[in-house]
Amino acid sequence: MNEPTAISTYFKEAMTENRNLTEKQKQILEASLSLFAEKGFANTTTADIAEKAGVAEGTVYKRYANKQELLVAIIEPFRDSILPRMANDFGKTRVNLPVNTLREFLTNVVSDRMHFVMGNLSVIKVMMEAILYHPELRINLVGTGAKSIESIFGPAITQLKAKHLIADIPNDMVFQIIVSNFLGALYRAFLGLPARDVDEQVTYIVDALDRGLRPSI
Amino acid sequence: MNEPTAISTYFKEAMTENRNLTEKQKQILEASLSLFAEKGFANTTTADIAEKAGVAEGTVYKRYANKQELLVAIIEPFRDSILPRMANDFGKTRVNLPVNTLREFLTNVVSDRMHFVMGNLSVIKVMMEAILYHPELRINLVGTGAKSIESIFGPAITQLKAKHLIADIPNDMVFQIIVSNFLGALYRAFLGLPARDVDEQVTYIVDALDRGLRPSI
DNA sequence: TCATAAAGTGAGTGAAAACTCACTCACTAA
DNA sequence: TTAGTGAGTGAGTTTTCACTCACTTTATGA
Repeated sequence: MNEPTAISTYFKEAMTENRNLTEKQKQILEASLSLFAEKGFANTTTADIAEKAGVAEGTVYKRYANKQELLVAIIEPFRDSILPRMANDFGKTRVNLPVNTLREFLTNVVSDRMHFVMGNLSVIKVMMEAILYHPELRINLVGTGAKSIESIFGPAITQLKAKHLIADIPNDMVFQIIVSNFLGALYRAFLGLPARDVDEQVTYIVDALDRGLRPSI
Repeated sequence: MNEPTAISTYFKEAMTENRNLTEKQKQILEASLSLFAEKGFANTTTADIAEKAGVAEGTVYKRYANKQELLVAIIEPFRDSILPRMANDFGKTRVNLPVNTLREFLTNVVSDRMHFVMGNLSVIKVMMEAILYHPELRINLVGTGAKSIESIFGPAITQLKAKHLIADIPNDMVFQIIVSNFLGALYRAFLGLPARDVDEQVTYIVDALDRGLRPSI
C-alpha cells in the first residue's frame, strides 16, 4: 500500500508537460501556491511572491496579467488535468480493485484518501479558499471535480449494490458519508486538535463505515 | 423538535448584555459580521462597513484601533460567551436527554446540529476563515471550542459506553466520526452540489452512525 | 558574430484603502 | 445657564500594493 501521489507532484508534472514555462515562471507558480496556502490569496502580495520565487516583481507580470490570473493558473491545470488524472489513478489503483467485501473496498479507498488528504493540506487549503471566496472559479472547479469523482465512484458503488455488499441508499449519500470522514480528519489537522495517527484513524473510520453501510440483512 | 437558536441571535444577545456598546457600535459589529461572511475579511473595506452600518468611517476607528480588532471583537464574544452558551444549551436540550438506545441519542444530536449548521452557513464561514488564516485567533477559539464541546459530549459518550449502547472506541474518535457528517453537509452546501433535504440527510446519517457505532455484540 | 527577440528587472506610479484628527453637537451635571 | 464630556463626523493624510515601462540581460538562429 504505497503513499498516494502528492498533489505537488501532479502539479509539477502538469507544469512541465503542457506549458512552455521557463524555470522562473515555474518558481512563481510554486511560490504562489505555497503563499496562498499559508496566508490566503488576499493577504499575499505580488512582492511576496516575487521575493519567495527569487525573481523581480515585473517578471511576475510578464506572463500573468494580474494577480487573479496567478490563482487561475494554479486552479486551471488542477481542474483540467490534475483532478481528472488523480481521479483516474485513484480509480484504477483503489476503487476498481476486485473486492469480495465492503470492508475490503473501504480499506482500499479510505486508507488511500486519508493519506492523500493529510499529505496535501496546503493545496487543499488553497482550493477551499478559491471555492469559498471566488465564485467565478467555484462553478468550474466544483463541476469538474464532482464529475470526475462521480464517474469513478458512481459505478463502483453501483456495482457494490448489485453484489449486495452495500446498503441500498442513494449514491450521493454513500459518497457524502464516506467523504465526510476525510473532511473530519482535515479539520482535526487544520484546527490543531490533538493529533492521532492516520492509520489509527483509518481503522476506526473503516470499522464504523463498514458496519454503517453494510446491508441490514 | 424546535429549530436550534441561530448564532446571530446569540450574537445580538451577547452584545446587548455584557458590553457598553452604543447603538452605532453594535451596528458596526453587525455590519462587519455580515460583510465578512459575504465577501471575506480581506475583501471588506472599512468604508464598506461604515456605509452598511450607517456611520462615518471615523466612528469605526473610535473603538476599534484597526480592522483586525473588528474581527477580534466578533470572535471574542464568540469564544467567551456564545460558544460556551451554545454548548450548554445544546447539552441541556439534546445531549443529556435520557435515552435508551444509541439511535435516540443520535437522532437528538444529529438532527439538531444539522439544522444548526445549515441555518448558520454564513457565520460558520467567518469562523472558518478566522481559523484558517488568522493563527493568532485560532489558538484561543479552537481551545475554548474544544473544551466546551468536550465538557458536554465527553460525559454523554462515556455514559453511553457504561450502558453498552455505544462501541468502545476512544471518545475523540466517536466525536470525530459524528462531527465529520456535519462538515460533509456543510461542504455539500458550500460547493453548491445538488441539494438534499436536511431531514432526509439526517435519516441516512443517523442510520449509518447508529449501525456504525453500535457495540458489535 | 551579431541582429533580433524574448525574458527578466526594479524603480516608479496611481488608486484604493487604512487610518487620523480637529471639530461638532447632543447630552449631563453643577 | 453653562462648562464639561465623549460619541460621532468626514475631509485629509499616509500607507500599501497591484501594476507599468524603459531598460538590461540572455537566448536564438541566420
